[in-house]
Amino acid sequence: MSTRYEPQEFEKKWIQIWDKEKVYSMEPAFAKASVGKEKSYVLAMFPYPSGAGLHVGHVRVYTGTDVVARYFRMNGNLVLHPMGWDAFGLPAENAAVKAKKNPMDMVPEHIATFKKQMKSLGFSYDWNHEITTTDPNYYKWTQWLFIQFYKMGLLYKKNTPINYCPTCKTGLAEEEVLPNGTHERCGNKIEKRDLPQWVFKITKYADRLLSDLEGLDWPKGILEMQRNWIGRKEGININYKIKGRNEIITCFTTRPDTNFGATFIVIAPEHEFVKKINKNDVNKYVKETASKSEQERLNENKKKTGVFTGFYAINNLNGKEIPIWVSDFVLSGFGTGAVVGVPGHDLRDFEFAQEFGIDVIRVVVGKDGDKSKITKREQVQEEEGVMINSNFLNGLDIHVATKKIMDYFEEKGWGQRVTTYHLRDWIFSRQRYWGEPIPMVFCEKCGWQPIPESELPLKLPYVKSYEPTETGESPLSVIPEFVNTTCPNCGGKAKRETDTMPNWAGSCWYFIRFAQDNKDLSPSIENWKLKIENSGNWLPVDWYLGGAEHAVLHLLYSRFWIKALYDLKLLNFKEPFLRLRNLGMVLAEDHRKMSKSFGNVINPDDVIKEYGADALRIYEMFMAPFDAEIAWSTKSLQGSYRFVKRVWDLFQNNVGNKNFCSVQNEDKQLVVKLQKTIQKVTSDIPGIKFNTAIAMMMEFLNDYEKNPQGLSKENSKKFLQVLAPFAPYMTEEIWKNTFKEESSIHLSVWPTVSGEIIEEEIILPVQINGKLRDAIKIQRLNIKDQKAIEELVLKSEKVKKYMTGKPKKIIYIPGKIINFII
RNA sequence: GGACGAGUGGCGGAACUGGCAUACGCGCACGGUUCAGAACCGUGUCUCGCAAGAGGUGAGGGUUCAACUCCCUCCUCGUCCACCA
Repeated sequence: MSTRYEPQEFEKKWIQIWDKEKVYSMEPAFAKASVGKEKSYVLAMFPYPSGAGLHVGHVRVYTGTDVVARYFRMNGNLVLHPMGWDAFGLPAENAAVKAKKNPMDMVPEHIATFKKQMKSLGFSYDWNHEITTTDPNYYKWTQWLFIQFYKMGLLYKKNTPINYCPTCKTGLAEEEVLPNGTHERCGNKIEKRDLPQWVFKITKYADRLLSDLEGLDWPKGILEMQRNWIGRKEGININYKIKGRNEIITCFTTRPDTNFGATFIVIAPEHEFVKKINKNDVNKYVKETASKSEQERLNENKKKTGVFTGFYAINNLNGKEIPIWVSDFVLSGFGTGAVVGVPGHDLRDFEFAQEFGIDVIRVVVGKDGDKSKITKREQVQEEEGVMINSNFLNGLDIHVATKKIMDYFEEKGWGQRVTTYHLRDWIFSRQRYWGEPIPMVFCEKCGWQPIPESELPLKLPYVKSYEPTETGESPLSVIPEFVNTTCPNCGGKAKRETDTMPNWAGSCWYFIRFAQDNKDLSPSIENWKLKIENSGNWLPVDWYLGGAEHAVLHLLYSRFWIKALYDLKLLNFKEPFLRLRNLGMVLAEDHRKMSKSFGNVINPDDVIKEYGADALRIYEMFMAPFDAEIAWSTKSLQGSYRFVKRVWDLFQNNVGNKNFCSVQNEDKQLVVKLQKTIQKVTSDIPGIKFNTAIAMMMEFLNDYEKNPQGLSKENSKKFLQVLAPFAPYMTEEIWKNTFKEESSIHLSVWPTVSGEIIEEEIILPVQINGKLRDAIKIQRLNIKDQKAIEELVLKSEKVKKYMTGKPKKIIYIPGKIINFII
């Protein structure tokens, strides 16, 4: 008797049964019913539910996360594995504008599609804990958090030049602007605009955001990107007197050790002092650079331009007068907008000095020992070295000299140590409709006031027209019923803030909401604390899986909120995500991005229809290491389908024919292979090495197929169990229907290998003079007995052939290798 | 320019802590099954060589009994940052 593998028939059935029997329910844990168990909060970055439906890239990250969740569940941990929707933001709104629908109507449709697709993939979510960021019951808390942050002084409103996307008609944060000056969402050019904005003081947390990276188990690359982005630099602000004026210019530098080699100062065209000069050629230069865009400046081959101000500064160290220039290579937004030029030891300074015939003085001698005058680019010495031509610094290593001269500057009152950051404060307003309304009111008399907690949620009104305006004002500003209100403080007339929050707001804390119980409470400190207490210690997140594109966006913002909440004593941990693992992108078969316009999109629904969800899951886990980028391959998918089908056939035939042997009669080799497979899968899943786990299971299957009667029923079931996280449907079908098990395989106890693997014989490679000559079977029990092994090995004909003399030395690594040196 | 990562068959990739390089899968070839095809099954598949054997993990050098793995020099690709003082 054998049944054909038709996954489409049983997959649907199990979705319903798992639902009905609450196999993946987290309720027992929330009720604190299972005390003393270890918890695992296993989370994937939740999706923005686009109209396109689930992408095979989604399938990859959610399957990987599901495998980890199922693994820990079977290992007896309490597992929190939730799913929700990040539905506010530009993409949803832009799509709605295009479809001429209200996003409030459209988003639920998209969510329904996503959810249906996710269910068909067999993810073990507890759907009772589903959340949507656009749900007023969710965003009332996002708004409440905004108010808490406002009250602690982390938010301020400021009229400031910001990055503005004319296409999306909204202001943006620094993090949302790509290096080429375009918007990360729509890809169009960004411009600068002065707009009043709510700004988050994330810079206040720069040091902690940097130092707390230390303890995180995250990919190195992401840690590095966050460090770069925060960009902490220690240096000194040095004050230079301007000759003939009662004024100073302050320059920031990280290399004060080279200050005896300073021969000029350059200030940015936007520098304050420039405005006071009023010289024709200076004005002309400033005007010219102002008319150029940032991009144009960079494109001019980095050739240095500039103009002499006519003024000189005095270098306190040696009383020398050095000219002050204006140049656009100095940026007004970095440091003090003024730079002291040391052309011998900074390439840009050298280029500038060359261009305008300024002196070059060498003050450091590097490893090459070159002490000559610096006249060529290649000689510019930016690396380690020893000081010369620098009075009391002579002979010192540059690092020692740096410290010494900083002390000296500070002592004399000529300078002050400072720390600068690349990180900027976070622009938090968006002039768009589809976001959480900012819960603030402006009163002429009382200024900005948060709305009372009792008025939360401040609902986003359902309106016909919500398109962004040309004026830089939010669409909400034209709705009088929304705008006009009373001041919570004095009761007088007041106006609401009409900007909305950016899409990052909801995702900053969604993982906390997942870990809270489902009781709908009104926002207050007491209720927040109650919800945390009732959540059963799930937090923080143990396993977080998602794409690297969020390295300096979501992952940074979220860390910031959690630290602020810690300071407010609303949370008792400082870092939200203990372990982070990245996933690689899934490209189309043609190695391009999947896109409707290329016509190369793979729809998971079609794949499931043809091959079943298990085969798709196995394929996406097997195709490459989880964090590697990979191109889709339907051929390779068929290989995984074959594997699933072969497992099915083997079990159908064996169980059908009652072909299992007794434990005593098992094939020893096959049992060893099974044990090794269990060990491999057990260590590979938490190691996020799904591809090698599956390869090992395939190896086992190859052996098992050759000897289907060689394994007992008990041991055969163990194989099904380690396969279960990857192929939940098929394993459940065999487990329950063929083996007649009562409860789900997904609630069964993960198999273990007791004691040492009973491997009786192992193959020992034999080398002579480091060259492989033979491989000899030895008894595992004997591996420590070197004499006996040597005797055995020397009996081999092949070995004898190469044993042309007496061995000088024998290297034996027990069980690994034996090497004779002649 | 800087930081990080990576280079292994026709392809995706494996190799624990330095110990049989190319596991597993795809593809390909030959054979079986079939009226035929699909599907499936079997055998083979790094290079040179009939073979014994020799060579081989981007290039070159080094350490070691032993190097994909460690060290040095260089090349290529990817990602992020960047006139950052």
